[in-house]
Amino acid sequence: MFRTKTCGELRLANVGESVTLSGWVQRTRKMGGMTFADLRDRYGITQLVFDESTDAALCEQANRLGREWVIQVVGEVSERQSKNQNLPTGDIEIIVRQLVVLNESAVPPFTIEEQSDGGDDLRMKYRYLDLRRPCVRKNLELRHKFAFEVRRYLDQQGFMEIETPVLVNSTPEGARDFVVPSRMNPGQFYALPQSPQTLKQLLMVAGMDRYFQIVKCFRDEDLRADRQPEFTQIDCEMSFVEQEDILQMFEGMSRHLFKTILNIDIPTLPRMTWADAMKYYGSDKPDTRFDMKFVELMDVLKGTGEFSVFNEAEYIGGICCEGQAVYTRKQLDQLTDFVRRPQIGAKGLVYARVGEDGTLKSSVDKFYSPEVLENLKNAMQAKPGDLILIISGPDTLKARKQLCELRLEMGSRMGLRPKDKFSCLWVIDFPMYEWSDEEQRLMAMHHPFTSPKPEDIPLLDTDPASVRANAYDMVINGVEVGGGSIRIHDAKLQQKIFEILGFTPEQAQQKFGFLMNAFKYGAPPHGGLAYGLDRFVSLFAQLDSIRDCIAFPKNNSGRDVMLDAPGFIDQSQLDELCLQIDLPKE
RNA sequence: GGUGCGUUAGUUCAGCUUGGUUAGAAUACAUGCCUGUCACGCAUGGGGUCACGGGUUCGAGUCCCGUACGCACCGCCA
Repeated sequence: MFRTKTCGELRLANVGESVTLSGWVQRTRKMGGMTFADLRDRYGITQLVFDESTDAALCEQANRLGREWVIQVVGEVSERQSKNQNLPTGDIEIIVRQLVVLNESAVPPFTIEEQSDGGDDLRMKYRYLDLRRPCVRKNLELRHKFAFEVRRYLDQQGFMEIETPVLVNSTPEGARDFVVPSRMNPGQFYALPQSPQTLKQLLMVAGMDRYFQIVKCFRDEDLRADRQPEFTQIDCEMSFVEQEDILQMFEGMSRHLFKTILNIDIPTLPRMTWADAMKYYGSDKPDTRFDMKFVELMDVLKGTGEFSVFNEAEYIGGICCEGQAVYTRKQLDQLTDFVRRPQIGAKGLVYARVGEDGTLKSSVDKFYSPEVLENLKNAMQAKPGDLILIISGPDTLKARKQLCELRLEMGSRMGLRPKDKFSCLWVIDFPMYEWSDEEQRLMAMHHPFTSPKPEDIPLLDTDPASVRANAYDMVINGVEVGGGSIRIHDAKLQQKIFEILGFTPEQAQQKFGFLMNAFKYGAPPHGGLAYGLDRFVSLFAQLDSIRDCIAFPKNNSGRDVMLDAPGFIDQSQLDELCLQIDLPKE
C-alpha cells in the first residue's frame, strides 16, 4: 500500500499512529544532526522528521532528497515540540522509520510554492508543475465544485444532461469556425460548434423539455484574458416557458451557486433594460458594484455657451466622482491621456471641481456663465469636494463607451470595485439587430433564432432596427456571465428573420433547413440561456483571467505552449485528406 | 489588421534616462557547518550568445530600425 493517510489529514488525535504517506518533497531543512522535510500532496503538507541519533543511515538518505522527488515514508505520528500555526497539520509531524524513493525529480524550472517565481509563459510550458501549487489547484477544485452544484441544482429542477455532437456543420453569422477535414468525404469539412444552439432547439422539438449540458464550445477569434478559443458553457434550454420562467429558474441557479460555494445570499436580481444600461452606464454589461451613473448634459451645456466642442456634440455626458476634487492638474492630465489612448479614442476630457464653498472650478469656465455652471452642478447633484468629468462627442454610442471606460477607471482608482463584492443583475430587452458597417447590413445582436417581442413584430417591416428581442443577459460585476433568449418556434417567423438578415430563402434552406423542417413538426415554445462557466468560476475565484481556472489553457496567440499545438501534420495525412498547404509568401 | 508594454543568470528582476573597467541583486542550484526548523540560519562556489538581425559610433546590454516571442487592449468575438 502506497499510503494509509494523506498529507493533509493528520492531527493531534492521530498521535501515536503508525502511518504510511506518499507525496512530493516540497523542501528539506537540514539542521545538522536532524533533517526536516515537507511532504506535499493534493491534500496538504505534513512535516517529516529524520533524527541522526536514532537512525544515521536514514538521515543520510533524507539529506539526499531533492525538490519534487516522489517518496513514500512509514513512520509514527508525533506531537511537535514547536508547532506551526500556519499549517493545518502543524501540531504533528512524522517520525520516519522507513523511506522509499519512488521517483527522483529534475530540479524544477521554477519554485513550486504558493508565491512562485515563475512567469506566466514558463508556468504554462510546465503547467503540470504549476498545477501542483495549491493556489492553482484550488481554482480547479472550485471549478469542480461549481460544475457539481450546477448539475445538482438542474437535476433537482428536472433537467436532463444530454450530449450533442462536436463534429457539426459550419454556420454563417457569428464567430469564425474551427473546421475539421473529413477523410471519408474529401473536400468537405466539419465545424466545431460555437455553441450547441440549434441542437438544443431540436432537443426541444424532440420533447426533452428541460435540457442542459456542460459543454466545450469553439470560436476561432482572437484571445483575451476572458476569452479562449475553446471554452465551457453551461448550456440550458426549456420548453413551454416565457422569459419570466427562465429568469426565475436561472436566478435560482445563481442563488444556489452563490450560497453553496461562497455562502453568500444574493438579493433579488434587479432588471435593467438594455436602453437604460446604455444610457446610465454606456455598456450592456454595467458594473453595478458602484453607482456613478451617467448624467446627460445636452440640455445644460449645448448651445448655452461659447464652447464649440459641446455645441457641435451629439452627446454630452458626465459622471460625478465623490470626494475626488482633490485631483491635481497632473492627475487630471493623466486621466485625459487615459481617455485619449487609441483604445478609447476620446478627443478630450472636461473636468470641474466643486470647492468646499460649493463653487465650481472647471476647465471650461471661460465659455460659460456662472448660471450655466450652477445648472451643471445641480444636474450632476455634485457636492462640495466632488469631481465632475465630462465626455462629449459626435457619436452618442462612441461617447458613451468612452465615458464607460472612464467610469470604470475612476471606480477602480476609488477602490469601488473590490473582487469580493458581487453585484448581479439581468439586462433585458436587447435590440434584435445591430447595424454592421463592415457588412452593410443588419446583424443579429444575439443570434438569428431569437424571437422579437410580440408587440414589436409589426416593426419588422417598417423599422427592423428598432425591434426589441426577448433576450436577456446575466451580468455580474461588469462581466457578462450568461445570456439567452426566447426562441422562434414558428417556421414562417424564422423565415422572415432570415430574410431581414439578408439570407435568400435558398441560403436559409441550405444552412438552416434542418431547423426549419423540424419546426414544421410541432415545435413547442421554448427558450433558454447559456452561461460562460470559465467566466463565472473566475469571478467566484476572484481571478484576473479565465486561464487561471482552466487546467491547460491556450496562450495569447491560441497556442498550447506545453503541447506546442497547433503543429504541422505529415504529408501522408494531408494526402489522405486531399489537402494542399499553400502558405502565403513572407 | 492595429496600439502599448516587455524580452538581461535555472527563475524573478535591476542596470538603459546621460553609450566607456570584470553586467549586479534576490531566489534556485552545488559544497560545507548547524539537533526544533517550517520564507531556517551562516559560509563558499558555479552559473550570462544581455531574444534575433541590421544600423549609428572609436566603442552598444544601453541609442535607432526591423523580426520573433510574451502580456494587456482595440478591431473581431451571432
